[in-house]
Amino acid sequence: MAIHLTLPDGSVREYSDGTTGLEVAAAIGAGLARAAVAVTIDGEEFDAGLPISIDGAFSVITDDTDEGRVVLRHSTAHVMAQAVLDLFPGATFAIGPSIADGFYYDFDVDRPFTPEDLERIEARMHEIVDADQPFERDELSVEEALDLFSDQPFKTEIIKGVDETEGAAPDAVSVYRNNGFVDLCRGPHVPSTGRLGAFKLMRSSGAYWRGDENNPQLQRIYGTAWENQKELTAYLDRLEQAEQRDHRRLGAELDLYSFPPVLGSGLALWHPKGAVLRSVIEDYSRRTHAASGYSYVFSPHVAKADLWKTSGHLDYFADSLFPAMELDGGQSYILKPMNCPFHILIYKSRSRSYRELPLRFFELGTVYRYERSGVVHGLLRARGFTQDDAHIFVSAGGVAVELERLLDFVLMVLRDFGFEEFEADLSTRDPEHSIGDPDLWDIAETALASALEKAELPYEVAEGEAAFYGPKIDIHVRDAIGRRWQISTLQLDFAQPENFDLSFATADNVKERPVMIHRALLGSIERFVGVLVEHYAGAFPCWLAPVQATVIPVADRHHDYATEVAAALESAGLRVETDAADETVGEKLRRAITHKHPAILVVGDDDQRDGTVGLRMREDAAEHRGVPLADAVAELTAACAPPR
RNA sequence: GCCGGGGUAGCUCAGUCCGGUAGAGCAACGCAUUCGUAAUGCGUAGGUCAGGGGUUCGAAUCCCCUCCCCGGCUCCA
Repeated sequence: MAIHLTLPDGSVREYSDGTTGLEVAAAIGAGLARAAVAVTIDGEEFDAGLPISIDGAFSVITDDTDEGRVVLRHSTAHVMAQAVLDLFPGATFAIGPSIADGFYYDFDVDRPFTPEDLERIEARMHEIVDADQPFERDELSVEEALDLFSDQPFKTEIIKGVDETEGAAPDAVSVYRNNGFVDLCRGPHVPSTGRLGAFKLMRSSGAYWRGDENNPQLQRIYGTAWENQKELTAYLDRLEQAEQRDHRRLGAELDLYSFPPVLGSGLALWHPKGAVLRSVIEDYSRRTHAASGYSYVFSPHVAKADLWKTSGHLDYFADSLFPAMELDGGQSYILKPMNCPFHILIYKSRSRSYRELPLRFFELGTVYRYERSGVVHGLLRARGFTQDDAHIFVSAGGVAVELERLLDFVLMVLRDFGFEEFEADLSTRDPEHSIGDPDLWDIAETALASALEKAELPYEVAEGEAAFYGPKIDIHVRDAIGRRWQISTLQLDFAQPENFDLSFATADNVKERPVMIHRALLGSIERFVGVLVEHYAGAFPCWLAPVQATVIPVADRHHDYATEVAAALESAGLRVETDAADETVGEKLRRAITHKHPAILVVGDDDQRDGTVGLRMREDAAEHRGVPLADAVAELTAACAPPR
């Protein structure tokens, strides 16, 4: 008997029945066999060591592909579980998947892991790898599996779950054994533990069983694993690079903002340079909104509890509210977690006509949310933050057009700030945590989906992730090192107009209920600045840079001329510093460079005599000597012009 | 909120395990230096060791509580 395998290049090869994937790979090439971690037949993944007895499209999964790394990481997670069960008698283990860049495994142990434990576990893992134990697959009936894992409650629960949820499924479960260790697993795995090795345990933490905080907390160990030492080192370097971009570190280094502990958790202070950056962003925001048909409004930071009762926040957002302030006369006031009720009250201040719609109220509104103590994180997750928030009141028939318009606007804004890759999430209704008519929800979700399709934005549906009052689109950007950040949010709301009994007069003079769209493009200004700092690693495009140019006099006798140069730049609208410190030129230059100023102008004797400057741009370390001052002003003004 | 790890000078960190009255580099300040593209030299000052309580003859160090930070979990802009 022979089997016929179609290789990715289209050629068909014949092998004897029972040939393993690894043998096929070896027959194609020794290098391929060395890199093979698993194979696919007709798109389905199998162990490389599995004897093949069917015809089909065959390909080898190599260790340097995404799929290959998943196999590698998953196998490494097994080895880690084996090491933990060796070293911690009585420990039970839950799940251990491959994740981006690595893997984790959850354990129930007597006490949490210490950093020293991780070292011991890692050492034991290396012993297992050195022993080169083969991974052996075995198929068991559910009863056999339950028996085998009778002392492992989490595995037992998983086996039972498999039986329940996968109706079509197997009356059998697969397990993998290496040495005495056996784990429930779908596979595939690498042929043997010797195939692993470039890994590192990163950290441990608590994690709830099945991600539910009502369940017991397990101890999770995170690790990273790669196909070779070089890739592992490169990954660790990337982590270090990311750390250099940390907005909290750069915020201190560039003197942008701070989080003094006496202020309180989740609250930021904006220093002068950070305030410049923020103002530039806010000015841009006001400008573009005005040009896009929005009206600017203001609202206070607190309001009576009754207002939040009507809006539903008191019922559905209670966990995120700061405690109410009880005022004289028994009135209770609440610090605003959102701006919407205020904009609604402005809408309601008089009767509205269809002629006014869509009505767009825009505010840089500062809101306060009592975030749980473990989640605050610099500017990215704060307890007080300012949204570029707007509420659009539109007729039901106008929603589709308005959404399309809005998506264009969002993408324009994000592109202006230097982002180029976008992905959207469409969050749908959570029946447990929502208000309003489910039929309206369906209509709203459809409207959002079709707007996304028209805008050709790639999106995924996030079931049950919507806000309590309506479905939403969240837009994510990719930053300079490929990380994904959620920035914009765009939410449809049929419920609030109902709650507040909003209406407008139609052309036929009948009352109709408007639809509301909540939207924030930059999201939170705080968060957006944090993301920008990390995206640009502090080296902002000139229009955003708090300091756009530094003037450096070579010696004291050039101070007057330096002041003249700075004045010329300032009168052209540029943000300039003059570094007149009693330091060497090298030191002053270094200071400007480490502070990532876009332009440096050095002025000495020649410049003073000729009315020139030595101009050095951040992107081009070479200096241009003897540039006439007027030319330098023109060049910098052009380089620092805002996008619109 | 939960699980770990932390908090020592403005910043980065040593000292904590094995209690005996606090140390470095950078920054700051002063003096000298006046210099052309990534750190000039010398000197000075600076800390209720996060806060509170306890143990002890004696606490940065051991114990408890609170606050704040970091990494996860959960949650989220």
